[in-house]
Amino acid sequence: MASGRPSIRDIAQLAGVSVATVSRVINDNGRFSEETRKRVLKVIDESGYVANMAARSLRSSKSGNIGMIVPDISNDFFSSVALHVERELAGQGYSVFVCNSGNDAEREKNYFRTLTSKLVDGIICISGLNSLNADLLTSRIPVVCVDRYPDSARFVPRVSSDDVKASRMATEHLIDRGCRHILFMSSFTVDYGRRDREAGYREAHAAHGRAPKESDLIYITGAKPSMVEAEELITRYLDEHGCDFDGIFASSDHAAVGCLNALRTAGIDVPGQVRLVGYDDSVYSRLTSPQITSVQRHTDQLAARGCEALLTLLSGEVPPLETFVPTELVERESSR
Amino acid sequence: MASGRPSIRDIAQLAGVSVATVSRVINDNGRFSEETRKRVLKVIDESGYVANMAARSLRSSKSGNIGMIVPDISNDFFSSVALHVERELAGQGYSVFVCNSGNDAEREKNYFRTLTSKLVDGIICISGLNSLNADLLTSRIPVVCVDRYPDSARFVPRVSSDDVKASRMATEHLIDRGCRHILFMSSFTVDYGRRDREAGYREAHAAHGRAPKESDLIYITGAKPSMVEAEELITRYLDEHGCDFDGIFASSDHAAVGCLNALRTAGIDVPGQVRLVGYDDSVYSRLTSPQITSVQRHTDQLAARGCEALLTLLSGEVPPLETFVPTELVERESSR
DNA sequence: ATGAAAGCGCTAACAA
DNA sequence: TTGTTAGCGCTTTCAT
Repeated sequence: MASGRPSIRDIAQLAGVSVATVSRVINDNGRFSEETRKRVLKVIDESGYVANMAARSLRSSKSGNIGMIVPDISNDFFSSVALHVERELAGQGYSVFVCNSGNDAEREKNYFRTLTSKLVDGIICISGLNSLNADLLTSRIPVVCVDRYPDSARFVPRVSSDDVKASRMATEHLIDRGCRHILFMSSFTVDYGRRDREAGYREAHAAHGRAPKESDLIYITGAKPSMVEAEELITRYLDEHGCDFDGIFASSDHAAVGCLNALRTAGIDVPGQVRLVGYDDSVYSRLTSPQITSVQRHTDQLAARGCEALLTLLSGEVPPLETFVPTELVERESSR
Repeated sequence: MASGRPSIRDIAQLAGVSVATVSRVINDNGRFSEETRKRVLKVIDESGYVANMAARSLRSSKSGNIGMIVPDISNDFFSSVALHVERELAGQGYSVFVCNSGNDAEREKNYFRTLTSKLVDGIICISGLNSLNADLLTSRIPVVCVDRYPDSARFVPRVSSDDVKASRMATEHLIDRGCRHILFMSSFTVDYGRRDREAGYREAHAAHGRAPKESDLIYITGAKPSMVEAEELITRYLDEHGCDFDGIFASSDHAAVGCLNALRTAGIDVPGQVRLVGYDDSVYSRLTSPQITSVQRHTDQLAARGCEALLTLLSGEVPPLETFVPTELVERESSR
């Protein structure tokens, strides 16, 4: 212990045993007498010894670290998933790296390199980028996709909401409430082309013998925050078509709030003239007035199932390729 | 490269040089011919070699990792700081561990152990726990406190808003608006006893020759989410005193929203009868109606200054002990 | 300009 | 039950 932290050798010396014995005690691995155990543990405690994970990793090729890639940790939904992922994983002795990809392929690629270099045992990835695919193939690290996943990565275990079903339910809720003309406000851009939510919206229409017009589907470009853009898009729609609709299904709460703002500005009553449903059941949906009906996706369960799948992978077993976490529609004022 | 990833030895072999030379090229450290450099880099590129950080850490006692301790990453304010911290640090080649302490001393202590074990080069800590002190002392890891810090850790570099000043400004804003009787709704519990925001509230009163009554200061216990508790506390106050006040300074937006809900339920108009100011300028303050006047604290700058201080520390220099990030009052409908 | 070799702290195989 | 030792991949003297 010349300087810095004590090493396993210092402990061995102080306890009058070999380093191997100390290692065995620490890892509760192999045989040793009760007396030895006590003595070693005592020395460890007194000296404030903490194992050097770099050395351990080097030896065992396991770091006890997990990488978590999210588009933006400051986003309500992702940070909530992150909280639960970290909780879950910390409970299993893992530490979690956060990586903000910003939906940028280049950065995502870099994170994969860095995480590989740091020997992470696994990666939990929230990404819809198809470019992710290449990274996944080259890295041999166990990866689980949560929430969204690239179309091209069909072989990666994934945990998500059943967005098609949830969106269909949300749309049917509006139909049940008497809506005759329902707009779809998409909130996704980039590669995330699966459009499950749009599919659900279409399914609901089909099931009721309806067919949405092209102009009923409104797409955000991603140039601005979706709340802002949704507001602009609805305002523009109103300019062009007038208020010829009586329902909006927005595929995110951000977008829903934008819609609400546009409607309020236009003097259109919600839910009186137009009923509105959002997605994610975030704080957003509870703070506005009227409060917004929204699809609760249970971030805690998404996280729990995601970690479960990853841990299964880490144990060498094979988790289900696809896991769905149930959703529920939380009815609030905006669709009364 | 028997199995798994290629090591520096494999690269050396393939390039027909020694491992030392490869190391020199990788780290651009020491002398080597241009031709050698090209050859090595070519092999590295073709083989997909990524350095093993465990080995590098073991040798150099540097991990390129930073720990970030926050009470709860799903909280709007913390996740926003975290986003910017990670951005900043990733730009400098560091990876960031997130650690959710939940304001729990025991968990915080464990995180310090784990992070020590994982050789993090530094820690950014958002914690008001006085127990933090002991951990700080035993770990020799450079630490910077952001936003809040324990009273006892006066020797740790810290970056925060000037909460006293900001709170004084917020309170004076209410006074300027004509408020005669202003309540203070605290939103802090646990060890975080500095009560800077309360101090600012008191200062403003003193500067105007006023003296708040004891019953004007309302404290949250932390038993429930502060939004809920604030609502209950204001409701109780109204039961006991009636609406004898015309202003509230809430030391967080969460609490402010709770206040707003209580007032709405009681049929009290904001800002007509009561003016309200919150703190943090979070999404909360923008979504409610009326929108809430709030103190913007610039999470990006808090993060930037925090990282700056930590990097200074890592370079062996001494950062200022205390750094203040400017705040500004964002005026909205609730205090018109 | 380059190579040989020691050693960072730890685990695990092998000995005793 | 315990000790000895090789070696994980890398950086860094010290030679050459």
